[in-house]
Amino acid sequence: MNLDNSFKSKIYKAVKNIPRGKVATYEQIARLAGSAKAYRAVGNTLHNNPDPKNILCYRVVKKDGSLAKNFSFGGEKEQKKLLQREGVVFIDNKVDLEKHLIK
DNA sequence: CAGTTGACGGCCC
DNA sequence: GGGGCCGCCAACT
Repeated sequence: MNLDNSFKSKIYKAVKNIPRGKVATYEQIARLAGSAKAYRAVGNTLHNNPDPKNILCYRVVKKDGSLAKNFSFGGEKEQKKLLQREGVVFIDNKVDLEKHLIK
């Protein structure tokens, strides 16, 4: 469970808090984790991703809606396919933030 | 303990 | 429009 009170746990929990068919930016995750400017740590920590099967890190995108360059799942194309499978619309290899980005 | 890194973001050239 | 530099924070070595 959430015995570890580190930022990591907050980040993971925030990511898991993202509803299906929605995406969040690193800024959003960082904010949920406690600091909006901690997006750096979010990216670094999520790359450390200890449990990708439980942590839907592929729902986390950049502020432009574009995906990260190296994902634990296999790559941007894989992440893109997973998101599309959940109903997320992609435009020019980017997520339609207007429809799927969490407010 | 100090230095480096890193799935980023924003501003400058 | 594209590329590069700086800045923020936490984790890793």
